[in-house]
Amino acid sequence: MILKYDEVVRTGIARQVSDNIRSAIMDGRLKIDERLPTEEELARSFGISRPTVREALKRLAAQNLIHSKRGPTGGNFVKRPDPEGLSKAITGAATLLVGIGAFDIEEIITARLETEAVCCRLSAANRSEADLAAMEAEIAVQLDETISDEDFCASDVRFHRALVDSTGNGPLKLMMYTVIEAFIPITNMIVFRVRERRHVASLHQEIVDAVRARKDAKAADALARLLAYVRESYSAVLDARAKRDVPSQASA
Amino acid sequence: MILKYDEVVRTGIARQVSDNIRSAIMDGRLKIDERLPTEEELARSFGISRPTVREALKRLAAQNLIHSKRGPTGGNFVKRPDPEGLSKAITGAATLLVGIGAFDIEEIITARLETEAVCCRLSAANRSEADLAAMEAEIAVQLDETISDEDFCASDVRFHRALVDSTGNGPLKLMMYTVIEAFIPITNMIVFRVRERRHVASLHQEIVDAVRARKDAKAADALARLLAYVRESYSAVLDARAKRDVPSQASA
DNA sequence: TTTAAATATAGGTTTGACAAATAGGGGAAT
DNA sequence: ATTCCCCTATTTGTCAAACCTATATTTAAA
Repeated sequence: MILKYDEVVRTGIARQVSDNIRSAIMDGRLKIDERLPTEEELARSFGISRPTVREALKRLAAQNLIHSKRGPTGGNFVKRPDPEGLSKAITGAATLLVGIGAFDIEEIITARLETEAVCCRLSAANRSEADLAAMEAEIAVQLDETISDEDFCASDVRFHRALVDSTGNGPLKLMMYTVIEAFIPITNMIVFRVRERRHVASLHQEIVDAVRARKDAKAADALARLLAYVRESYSAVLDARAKRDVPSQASA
Repeated sequence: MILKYDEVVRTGIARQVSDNIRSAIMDGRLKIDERLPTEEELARSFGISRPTVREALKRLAAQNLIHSKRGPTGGNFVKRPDPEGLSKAITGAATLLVGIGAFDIEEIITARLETEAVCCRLSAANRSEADLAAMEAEIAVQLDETISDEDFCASDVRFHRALVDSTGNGPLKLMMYTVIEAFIPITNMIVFRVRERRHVASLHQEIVDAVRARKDAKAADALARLLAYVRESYSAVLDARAKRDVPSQASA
């Protein structure tokens, strides 16, 4: 028997069961795509009721560790972990963190600058023609003055995603999802009003040109100017707010 | 009424309910620390049974969005999103990805080198005396030859964590947890046999010295040599394996 | 006034049942 | 004999009604 009941004492049976199964998955005792025992069997082998087993399984499903299927060939299966699903989860949580103001915009911009500069460097070394084309395509979108602000911001996010993808480094891409899905949107949300699209697009173009020419330093420099512009725009927003809300305290 | 039943059509009631509540939290319709209606009330207002409501709530609990408390003042409460919890989740998933071999060690080392170099740079600018002391303390542990390999690796992880913390950049710390909790352990797991502790500790010391002296370039250089050593050790492990397993195919 | 027991309220768990999806087999029509 | 359709078995999905357990509040006794 793969799963054992761990001498439970008091509370949180569902939690303990889910932890038990989770560690079985992590340890490799349960392999990918393997089918778990039926819920009834689990209930019997753990000595608990089926709804409790189901609560435990739901926890795992919420963490994208298993998925379920009905019918004779159905059951609960160990899910192949996918970076996509992980990035979705990260995105949601990081967005919440940003939403409650856990980070201030200054440190977000600094983090963006430093980590995206890394991407520029690696991109210059590893980018393919397809990567360059993807970035150029987004710049083309950004130069179209008829699109909405939302579309512009979405294209901005896709541009940076393409930049990250062009590094060809899986672990780095995983880390950068947080930046792309949470930090870029929040910076955009703040500065999109005062930002000039053409200027942003031209800085994007500089990055692509440098990456195409394998000039990592140039790309990093263009990125630095892009984020300096973002920082500047942010200050402009702050000033405007200060002037509007509390005219006597316009400096801070 | 805050929560509404969304004209469900077919399957996945629990899922729909959890999505419904989740978006209420994300939108801010449910604020932090606010108490949800009791499970019974939720069941009534959604027109479903309490076990189903509980499954939905378990999903949210698994995503660290709510927590529950028993008793008269108990209930299900919207949880304040914390970077710790998020990093735990990321770590677990990233560890799984590493475990199934989604990334190869080369790209992990590259990602570590680039991102930790960023930390060196920011650390040199922002480190406090307490940060330096924390790093020194770990080096002291690493110089104690009586400790086990596990303890040495754990101290190694804590050293790098201290380095990341010393940047004082919240968003960056969030991203770096993936490196610290998933990527460093996996690299350690592979190379710990052939690595010389004293050499590793002395490179750690070089990093601290450079950071103390506000020399970001020197710190980054020491880090680069540390990871070059890791890469070298990894090659040694590979060679040893090749020689042992398939003597005729020792190159790759 | 302090302390301890009773109570009310909420989540935690169980039992037992039925509904819904689905793969596979068996029977009827061609 | 082959093909198509329905039927059934299996497994997850949902429901209902209870009882258990933890805990804050209230009440009563010392």
